[in-house]
Order: sequence, then structure tokens, then C-alpha cells
Amino acid sequence: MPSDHPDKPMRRRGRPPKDSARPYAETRQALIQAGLAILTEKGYSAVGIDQILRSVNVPKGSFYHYFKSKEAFGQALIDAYAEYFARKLDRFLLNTDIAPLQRLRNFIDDAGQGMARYAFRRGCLVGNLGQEMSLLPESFREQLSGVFEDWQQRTARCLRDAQAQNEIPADLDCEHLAAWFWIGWEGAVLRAKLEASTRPLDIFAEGFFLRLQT
Amino acid sequence: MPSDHPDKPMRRRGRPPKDSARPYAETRQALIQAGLAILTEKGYSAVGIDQILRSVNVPKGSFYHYFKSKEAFGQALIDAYAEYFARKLDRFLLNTDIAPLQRLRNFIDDAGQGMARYAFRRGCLVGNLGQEMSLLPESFREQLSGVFEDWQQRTARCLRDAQAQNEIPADLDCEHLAAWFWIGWEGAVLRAKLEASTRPLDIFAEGFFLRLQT
DNA sequence: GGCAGTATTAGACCGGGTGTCTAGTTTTTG
DNA sequence: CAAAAACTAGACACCCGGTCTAATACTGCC
Repeated sequence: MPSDHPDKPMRRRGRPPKDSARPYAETRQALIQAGLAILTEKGYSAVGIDQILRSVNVPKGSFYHYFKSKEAFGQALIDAYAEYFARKLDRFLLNTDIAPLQRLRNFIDDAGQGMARYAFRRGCLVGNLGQEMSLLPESFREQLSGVFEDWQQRTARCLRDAQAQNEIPADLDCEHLAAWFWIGWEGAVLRAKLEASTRPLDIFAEGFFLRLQT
Repeated sequence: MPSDHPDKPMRRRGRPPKDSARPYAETRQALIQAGLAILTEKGYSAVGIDQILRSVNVPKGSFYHYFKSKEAFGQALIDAYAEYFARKLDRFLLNTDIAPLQRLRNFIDDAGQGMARYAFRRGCLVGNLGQEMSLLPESFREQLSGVFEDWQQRTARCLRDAQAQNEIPADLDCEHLAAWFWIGWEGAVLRAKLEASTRPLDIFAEGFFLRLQT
């Protein structure tokens, strides 16, 4: 089951040659990538750094070369995930070829497909860590909170587009609605993991859209 | 900082006298109690059994006398929590002195106060474990899922009462709404832990009630 | 060619924890 | 007074945590 990297490029010991192939130049990036895959599944505290290092075939000794501590690594992961997700949100929610509410629907569908692809083992990194908060370095709190704030704003923009196009009533408070969406959405993701089904996502989404008609 | 139980009842070694005081007769109960307090805060996998044992001054060696494994202990905790919570739900939601929707509001307020009392460190055991699912014994899945099912039904009953008293439209599907409530509610709890505030709970609740007017 | 400096990693440090079980002590039962 | 029951001490046998120092292999400059 393991052996994510079956072939072992076998690192040499000293400083690597500058030239060709710079095969490990983006080791840092690879670590982040692997970290995301693992932490979205298992959270922060249950996962050791060498589990991650092993999965990308980076020697344990190297870790401190790339990150100054596990905490710093975690922060980098949150940033990377937030960034990745913000892009994804924008790709869906700012796509002017599609009616605003449909954009949101598409995003939700895509999220469900994403979860299904990983057999509902992976969730949302930010949600995972939020849940673990009491085990985490306090520095994570603000950071995670900020990420939600950011996602909310991106979502609110889409809702305002919907207002502009008269898809939803003009007197709704889009910021508030977006906040509401993200609060509930994380619950839906959690539940989807538990039930190993997209149904919770769908139920939640349906309710959300109904609420928009008021 | 530790020493949850400052006084040490100091257990003797062999079989305890049957007579008077049976001071440790409900050791099992104490373990469950302590387990709940700790697991609602930190989840299952991050917590070791002796952390719990120490907190109630039960020797490590005794554990297997009361539970056959950590997994069995976890199951007992889920049961205990589900039971405790079901009672609490009924106390609120079946209180016929109060209008149905107000019962639900009261429950929500109480939950917020409960979280505040523990400085937003404790969440919902079932939600916590749901989030951890990928680290848990598979046997937990159905059990947790069943607990949600149960809570949903209790909630649905209250909503039907609301229908009966014309607080909400008669054509709403109460089961569905209850499912929707619990999906989102766990998200709100998660978020409340993160923000260390009841606001997420309030925002979610408000949106929930609005939807009931449709 | 040699030497300073830089990039990278080996490998150990050290403490802690894991869940589990056996052997033993003390009581109760009959 | 023996046998069974109730309970616990303490170790077993791991595996792992995050961190850091010393060593190595390269580059760039003189």
C-alpha cells in the first residue's frame, strides 16, 4: 500500500551538482504537496514529519533545511492550501460565462467529485485543523480564521453578482450569507467523510439555495 | 497544571472489600466521564489511555479490567455521549411548556453557553470523531452515523410539533430539515471552536430559522 | 589548484508514548 | 481453608516524536 515513490532516486550526501536536472530543486514544493495530501486526510497532530518525508523520499535530516520547525511547515501548508483553494474558488465563482448561482452549484459539485475521488478520506485542510484547534500551536488560529474570511469574501462577490443579475433578492446581505455558507459547508464536508457519500453536501447545498429565495 | 484529582484515594492492591463505601464501584463510570471530558476536547487518536487513567487516578493496569481495548472504550464513550446528548435534546425539544421553535432556540443557546464555559475548547464528541474518521477503527463509522440519525429524529419530532402548532409551513419535510440542521450544526461547532466565539452558532441558527419560514 | 563558503544529509539524541498482558495480591464465597 | 473473583503493579516491546550537530559534496573565487 505505501511506496508512493516506488523508484528511489537515492540522494547523495553532500551538496548536489548545480547543473542539469536540478532534480531536487523543488523539494520544498514536493514536501508541501505531500504534506497537503496527508494532512487533508489525517490532520496535523496525528501525522509525523517523517511520514511526509518518507512519502517523497526526502531524508529526515533534510527537513530543517526546508522548514524551521513542524509549526512553520504547518503554516506553509495552510498558506499553500488557502492559495490553491482561492484559485479554485475564483475559477468557479468568477466565471462570467455562467450564471452566478450556477457557478456556486458547479463548485459544490466539483467538491463532491473531489471527495469521491479520494474515497471520502480527504476533507478540507482548514476544516480539519479547525477541529483540532485545541491540539495546535496557537499561531494557527488566526491564520485559519483568516483563510475562512478570505473564502467568504470570494463567495460574497459571487452572491453579489447573483443580485446584480436578479437571481436573488437585492436586500440579502451577501457577506452574511457567505459566512453562513462556509460555516455550514465545513459541517457538510465533515459529514460527507463520515458517511462516505456526497449526500450531506447535496442536502446542505439544497438548503442553502432555498434560503436564497427568501 | 495537571492534577485533576488532587487528592489521591490511593488504591490498595487486591480485591477491594465488598462492604461499605464501595468507593470504586463506579470506576468504570468515572473513566467514561473523564474520557468524555478529554475526548470532546482532543479527539480519539491524539489521546492515550493513561492520560485518561491518570486523570481519575486509576492505575494503568486496571484498564483492561474495565474495557477490553481502547477501541471498546471509544465505543462506550460514543454510546455514553449519545445517550447523554439524547437526554439533553429531549429535555429541550420535548418541553411542551414552550413553543416548539423556541425549544430549539433554547437548545442552541444552551449549547453556546456550554461551549463558552469550557473556553471553546470542547466540541461535540461525535463531530470530532467524524472528522478523524480516517484514523479511526472502521467500527466507529456506523456507530457515529447512527448517533446522528438518532439526533435527527429527535429534532424532526420537534419540527413536526412546530408544524402542528402552525409555527412553520405544513409542507416542509421535517426529516430533511433535521438532517440539514445537523449537517450544518457540526460545522458551526467546529467554527465556534476556531473563532472561540458563539457567533458561528448564532449565524447558523439564524439562517436555519429563516429557511423555516419558506 | 586550493580554499572558503554553501547546500545538503546521515544519523543519533533523548524523551516519551503506544496498547497490551502476565503475575501477583487481596478479598469473597462456599 | 481452599477456590474463585476482583483488582493492580509493573513491565513488555515497540515505534515515534521533533531537533540538531557533524560530516559530506559541491561551487566560486583567487
